[in-house]
Amino acid sequence: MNLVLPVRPVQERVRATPIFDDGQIILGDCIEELAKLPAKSVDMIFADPPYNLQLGGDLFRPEGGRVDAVDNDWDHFASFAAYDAFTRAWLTEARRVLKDDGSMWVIGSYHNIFRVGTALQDLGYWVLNDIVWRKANPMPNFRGTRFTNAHETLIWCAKDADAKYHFNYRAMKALNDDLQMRSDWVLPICSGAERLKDVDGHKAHPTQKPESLLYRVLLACTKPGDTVLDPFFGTGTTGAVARRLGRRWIGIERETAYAKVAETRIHATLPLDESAMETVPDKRSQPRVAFGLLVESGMVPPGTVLSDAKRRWKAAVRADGSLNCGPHTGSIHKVGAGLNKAPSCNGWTFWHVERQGRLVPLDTLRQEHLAGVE
Amino acid sequence: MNLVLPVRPVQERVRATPIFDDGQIILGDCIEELAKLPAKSVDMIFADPPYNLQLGGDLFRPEGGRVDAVDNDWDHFASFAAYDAFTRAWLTEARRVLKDDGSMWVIGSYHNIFRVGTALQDLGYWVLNDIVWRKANPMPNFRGTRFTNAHETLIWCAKDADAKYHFNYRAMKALNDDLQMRSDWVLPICSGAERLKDVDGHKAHPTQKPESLLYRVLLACTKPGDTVLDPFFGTGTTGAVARRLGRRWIGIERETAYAKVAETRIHATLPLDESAMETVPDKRSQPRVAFGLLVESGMVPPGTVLSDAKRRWKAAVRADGSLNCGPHTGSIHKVGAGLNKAPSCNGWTFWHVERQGRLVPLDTLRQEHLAGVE
DNA sequence: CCCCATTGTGAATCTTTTA
DNA sequence: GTAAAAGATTCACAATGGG
Repeated sequence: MNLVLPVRPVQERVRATPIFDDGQIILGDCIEELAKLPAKSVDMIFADPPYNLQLGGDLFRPEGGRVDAVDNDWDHFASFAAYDAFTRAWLTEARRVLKDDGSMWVIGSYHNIFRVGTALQDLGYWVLNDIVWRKANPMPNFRGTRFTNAHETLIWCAKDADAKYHFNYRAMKALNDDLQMRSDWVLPICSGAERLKDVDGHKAHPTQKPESLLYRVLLACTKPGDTVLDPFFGTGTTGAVARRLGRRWIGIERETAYAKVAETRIHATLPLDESAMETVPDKRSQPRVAFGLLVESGMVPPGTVLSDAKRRWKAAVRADGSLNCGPHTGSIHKVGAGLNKAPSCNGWTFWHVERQGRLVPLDTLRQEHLAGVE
Repeated sequence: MNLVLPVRPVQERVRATPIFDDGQIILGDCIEELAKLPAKSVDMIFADPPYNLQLGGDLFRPEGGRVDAVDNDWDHFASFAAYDAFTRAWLTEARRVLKDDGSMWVIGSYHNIFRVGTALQDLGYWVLNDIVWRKANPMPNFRGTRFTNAHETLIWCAKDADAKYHFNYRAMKALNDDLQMRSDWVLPICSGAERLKDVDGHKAHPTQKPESLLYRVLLACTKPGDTVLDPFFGTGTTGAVARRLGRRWIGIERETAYAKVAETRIHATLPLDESAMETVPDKRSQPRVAFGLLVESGMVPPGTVLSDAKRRWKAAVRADGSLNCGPHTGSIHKVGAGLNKAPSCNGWTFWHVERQGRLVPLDTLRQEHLAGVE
C-alpha cells in the first residue's frame, strides 16, 4: 500500500486507494514521520513550512472587501523560540533522510526565512543560493504603509560544504534563452484554473504554490527516477510536478483534507511524455523603465528642466521623479495630460531634455538606459 | 571640528580638513564609536556590514563553548558564533542610538543576511520589508555550478512592533511611474565613472554600493534635515547621497584609507536645489480640513447636492456640514460608507460637486481651500 | 462572435486622531 | 487607558456578464 496511515481515528483516515506507482502520501506529523524514514534515502527535499505570520486584526481593501488572510492553526507559534525549536527539529530529521549528494530547498518570507537560514547554517547545511521568486502579480499594500511585498525567498542548500550536489546547469540555461539562470525568478502566483478549490468554491489551501516554481526547482537539481520528499505536502504541488517530470515522490501532510485534495490531483496528473504538448507557463518580464529610475541613476538629475517639443511648457524634475509646472504636479504623464487638458498623455514622448541645443525626447533616454543596463 | 578623531597613531589619522557643514566622519571601531553617540539621536541608520566571516582581531571571540551536538565542525560553528556576537553587539548599540520613530536598513547576501535578520528579530527590531536589490549587471557564475548570484537583500526595520516609523509612500510611488514601489528593486551595480579608484587605478573599495540604491533608501524614509548614520561608512556613498538630498550624516569607518576617499568624495558633492529636493507630499502629513469649514466659508453652500463619480447616489449638504441621503445621515465619510455597505469610505474622494457640467471631487476643493489659506 | 466593463482575489506581520 | 470617528488606501489577472 502506498498511502501509509498511522494509527488514527477511522473518520480521519484517507481512503487507501488509489495506489500510486511513483510515490506516496504519508498522513501524519512531519517530524514524527520524517523520523521513520530511512537515513540517506531521498535525493531532494522541497519544504514549504509554516511562515509564522503574525497578523493583527482584519485587513480591508480600499473598496471594502476583507482580505482572506492565512489564520490557520498550523501557522500559529507562541514565540520565535518555539518556531526555532520546530524548525531545528524538522531540519535535523530532513538532513538525516537526505542522501549525501542530495540537496534541499526551503521557501519562506521575511517572517520566517531568517530563522530558517540561520538554523540551516547552524546544523551544517551549506547554502548554495538564495533564490528570489519575484511575483508577477502580488497582492498590493492596501494601506500605503510599506513596500508591496512582492517576492518570497527560497534557500537552496547541500548537506555540507564539501557535498557533491547535483545541478543541471545546461537545463537551466536552456530554460532561460541560453543565458545563465539567475537567482531571481519572475513567475506568476498560483491562480485561475491551477488554483484548487473545495466543494464550496473556496481555495482548498491558503498558500498553494505555482507548478511553474516546482518545475524549475525539480529540473534544476534532480534527475528522472530521483526521489523527492516534501515534508509539508499540502495539496501536493511537489507530487504533481514530480510525477509530470518522471521523479518519484514522498509527501508528508498532517491535514486529512489537504491530503485528499493532493491524492485526487496527483492521480489526475499525467507524466510529461503523455502530455508533451503542454507548455510550461513561464512568463518573462518585459523590461519596464520607470522615469524615476533615470532620476536615481543620474541620467536626469533632479532640477532638470523638461520642455515639450515646441517649448510651450517647461517643467522641473523633482527628487522623486515627479514634475512641477505651475499648479500641475505629478508624474510625467499626469502633468503632460494636465497641461494639454487631455485625459491622458505619454510623458515619454511629450517631454524633452535639451542636449547641445537640441531637444531629445525622454523616450530616447529610456532606450539608452535599457541599452546600458543590458 | 566635525571630523572626530579618536586617539590613534598619527600616521593613521585623517586630515582634519575640510570641515563639513552637514556631517562628520568618525574614524574608529564601529561598536566603540557607536557607544559614544547619544541615545535616540539619529533618524535613520544604513548599514553595510562585512559579509564574510573572518572578522580578524581579538575583540569578538565567541563567548562560551556551546557545542551543537549535531555539528562536529567546531571551527565552522565558531566563525558563525563570532559573526553573531559581532552582529548583536553593533545592532544593540545601533538600536540605542536610533530615535523611537526612526528606522534602519541593513544590506547583505546569503552568507550573512540570515544571521543579521535573526539577530534583528531577537533584539526586538520589527521587520517592515525585506528588499531585493536585483542587479541589472551581475557577475556571472563562471564555473556553472550554481545560479548566477544576481541580487542582494536589504532588511528594513523599525525599533519595535509598535513604533511609528516614517515612510514616504507618495514619493516612492512617484518614483515608480505612479505604481506602488515593490520589494524588488532593479538597479545597476556601481561601475564606470561612479566607481572610485585609488592612485594605482584599482578600485578603492571592494564593495562600493551604487548611489542609486542609497538614493531610493534615503528618499523612502527620511526627510530633508534628518540625520542619517552609517556605521560601516567605507567610501561614503551614504554621506554623498545624504548631502545631495539635504540630509545630515554621520559615518563611522575604521580604515583610514577608506575615510580619506570618502572625505574627498563628499567634499566634491553638491547638494540639490531645495526645489528639486521636494517630493510629492504625503496626504497624511497635510493639515486636516474639516468639511464643515468648506461649508462655513461658502465654498460648498448648504443645500448643495453632492454625487458619487458615477452619479448613482445624491446627497444634500446641510448647514452643519453633515450629509443626508435617504436613511443615511452623518459625515461625508459615514454616509459614503453606508451607501457602499463598506466598513469605511473616504468622503473626500467619494463625493463630487458639479462644476460646468463636470464632476469635481471634494478633495479638489479641499486643495483649493488649503492653497487659498496659505 | 468579440469587446468592454465589472467583479473577485492573492502567505498581509497594512492608520491616526479625537473624545 | 478604550471607543469612535476621520480619513487614506490597490496591482495584476482571471472570470463573468452585457451589448
